[in-house]
Amino acid sequence: MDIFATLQEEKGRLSQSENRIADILLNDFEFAVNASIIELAGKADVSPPTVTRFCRRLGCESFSDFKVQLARTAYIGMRYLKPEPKSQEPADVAQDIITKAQNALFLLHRSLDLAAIEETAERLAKAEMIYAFGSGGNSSMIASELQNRLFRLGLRITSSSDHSMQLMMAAAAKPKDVLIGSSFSGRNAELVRAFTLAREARVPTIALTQSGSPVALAADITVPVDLPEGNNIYRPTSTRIAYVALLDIIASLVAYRVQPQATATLRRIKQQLVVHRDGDDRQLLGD
Amino acid sequence: MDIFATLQEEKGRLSQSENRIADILLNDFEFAVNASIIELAGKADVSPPTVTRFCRRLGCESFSDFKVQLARTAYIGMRYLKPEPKSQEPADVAQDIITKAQNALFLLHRSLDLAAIEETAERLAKAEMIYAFGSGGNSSMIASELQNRLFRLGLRITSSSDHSMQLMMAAAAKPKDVLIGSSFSGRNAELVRAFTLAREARVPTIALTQSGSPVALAADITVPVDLPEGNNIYRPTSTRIAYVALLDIIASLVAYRVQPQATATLRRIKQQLVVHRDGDDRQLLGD
DNA sequence: GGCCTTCGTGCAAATTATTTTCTTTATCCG
DNA sequence: CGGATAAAGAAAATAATTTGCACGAAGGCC
Repeated sequence: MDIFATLQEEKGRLSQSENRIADILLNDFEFAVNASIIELAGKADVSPPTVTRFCRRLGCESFSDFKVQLARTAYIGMRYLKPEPKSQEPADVAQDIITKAQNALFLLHRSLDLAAIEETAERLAKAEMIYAFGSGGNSSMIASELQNRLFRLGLRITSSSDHSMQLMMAAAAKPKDVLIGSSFSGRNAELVRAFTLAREARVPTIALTQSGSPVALAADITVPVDLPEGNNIYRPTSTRIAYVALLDIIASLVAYRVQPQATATLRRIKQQLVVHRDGDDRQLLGD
Repeated sequence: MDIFATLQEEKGRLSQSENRIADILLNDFEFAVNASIIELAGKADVSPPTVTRFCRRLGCESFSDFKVQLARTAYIGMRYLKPEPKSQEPADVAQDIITKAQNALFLLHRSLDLAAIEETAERLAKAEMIYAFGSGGNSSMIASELQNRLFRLGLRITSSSDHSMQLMMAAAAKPKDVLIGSSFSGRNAELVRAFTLAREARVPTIALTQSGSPVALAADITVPVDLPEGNNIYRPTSTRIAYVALLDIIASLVAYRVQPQATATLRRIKQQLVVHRDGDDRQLLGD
């Protein structure tokens, strides 16, 4: 649990003075993290003891404990609250994107539904055939990534970003197969159709999408991904990064479940690559 | 600049006592981050003033400044030094992957070649046609992501993961076009061939790859991505995440360069999506 | 080889920061 | 209009950190 989450939770119950302290944390975090208790108290116009009490209320042992916690989480988890002024300089753009990406990962981690993920891994590992669907650029990337990840483990999987194909595949799928689809927005109506079709044929369906969305409602299992989106239209969404990480988590769990098979398959794939290229086997599996 | 980088740099010049302090930081960082100067000094068997001096040497104002820096970077940047014990529990796997991904971003950020990135953005923005190449699963994802990113900005771009097609396209490209290729390993011989071909025809080539690798050497411009790879073969590489972030950075910079055109194109794309779906325009561009 | 310088170190004092205790003030409820 | 309760500050106590100084060891110079 991080302080900002706690802060959010406690916010209503704070007193006036404590609220002033909280405001400083949120608005001028750089200051807060470097200030001594006296400086912080001064700026919030309260006495130092009040600050100590505030820290305790937030679950910290002491002021210095609080500062450590603050520095620790805030670096990553904070900035989305205060979108920094943007410049078009490469250094700033890079900083901004890296931070947002780390942030997305942070938020993803915080909101992961581990039970759903475990169930997903379980189903995928046992499926006789997997159909991975996604459209529109981002989700189609996720679908083919899923294929890229899972075929290496010796699983039978195909992916498609083509709505018509998806429908046909959903119709062809059997109850021991699994249909897994991704939709960032949760409003991909064609995917909903494919899920519905699959459901009627008792083919299990899994959605990676926003919870509560049409796509989520149409699936048997939903792995929710609920992240706030930045609103600079020039900036590609860092949500993609969170999805990729989620895929990694799922794929890892699947890998552990099919371990013997996976080791053998991976060895064969690697073998192929080494023979095919220049014999240096330090390279990655699949460039 | 973060403390661990500084620590690495200074390591040789540290005295005996200071080295003992450094060891504690590296080995028992959890302790170090929570300890007072007295506790830390006690554990390192030195006097508190020595710790203060140590902090100053590392470029910090004071011990508390040092602790903040430590907490700040360490949360993200530290763990790769101490590979944590692995379990197959979902929570641990998730934690591990998220941390590694954040780490990869951290390391990417630290090692970014901004000049090369800027040059790349410049070239891409001005290209009459862009060819994005990559193969082998990971890099092919990068190539199509590049297309996914850049076509939205109104640029002319195609991507291919097919070696033969790449060669033909490289042969067909003109000097005002740009060929951009990705290779995680840097050892994709076919990509090298395509680059060489393009170079002979004076088509500018850009590589996203390991610096010093064959692919890097074959390209006009290299945007280096040099990240250590984890060695658990079941764990998908977090390097992909770094590549995706790099793509975002490049795409953002390109976007700023072609701004008027990009705004118009994006508006049209969004329009399409909204009309085509259910009229809710809060959704992302391209699911 | 002896002397001098420099550097690293710890001790103790001084300073500063933080917490505790106690008291005052404000607010809410009967 | 009391009395109870919570909030907040003042001052004192405690703890942490830094500074100034002195000692000792290592290395260079005459």
